[in-house]
Amino acid sequence: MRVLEHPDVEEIRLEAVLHALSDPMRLEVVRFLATTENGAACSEIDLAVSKSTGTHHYRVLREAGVINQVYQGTSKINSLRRADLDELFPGLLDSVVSAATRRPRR
Amino acid sequence: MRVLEHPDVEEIRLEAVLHALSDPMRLEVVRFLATTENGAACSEIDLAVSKSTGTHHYRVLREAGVINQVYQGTSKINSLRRADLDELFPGLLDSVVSAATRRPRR
DNA sequence: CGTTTTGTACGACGTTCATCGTAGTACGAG
DNA sequence: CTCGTACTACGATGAACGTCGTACAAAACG
Repeated sequence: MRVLEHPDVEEIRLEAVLHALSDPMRLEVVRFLATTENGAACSEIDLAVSKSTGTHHYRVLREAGVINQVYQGTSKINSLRRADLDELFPGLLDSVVSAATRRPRR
Repeated sequence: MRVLEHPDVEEIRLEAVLHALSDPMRLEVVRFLATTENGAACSEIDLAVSKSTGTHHYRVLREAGVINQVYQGTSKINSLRRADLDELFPGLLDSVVSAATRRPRR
């Protein structure tokens, strides 16, 4: 429990990002993180699933290159990789987040 | 074999669209259709899979609301639901298509 | 009519996925 | 050192997915 694997910028694949964003839970996480400036701990984002499932979704987002995760005490701080995503897929994150925000969680 | 079911505009869900776009084959179809003005028949888009699999992918795209399909003789003409998608998720289609075009098929 | 073209329906197969519960680990506080 | 908090690892389970082959259907053309 110390270092977390993140894909390099050039390793981020569009398909993986789209897949990561295609789940309601993960979309909600991204939508929430988009409203924060310095990220948020997993426990701050209230998902209606068990903790195991939560961990799973955060990992999918991290391994797709959508979020960054760093340990801070017993917590794990999540933040969007906004700069990386904007460089690779300009406009994508913004359009997804604003669409997800406009049409609230179903 | 005559009428094809399409979701109404208000039935199109962001998650379903993102999921539909998260497959390399389907992304290739969308990328191709984005370059055409009046759509294209399934047979015009050369996918490296069997016909059955092709049919499957077209159906996923149609049921997610990404493409429109109409019969024309023995062919089926596919076209992007660009206006509907732009209305629901402004900027999404453009950013995905241009990202998919810039980074060629894996 | 028969043939060709184009796409479908159905069933199968192996993989990936979302979900959970249980048990466990790392860290901070007392 | 012990306890609580926050998250993980592992295994299980049922559902969805991508793929295919075979058999079929509808339309166009001879």
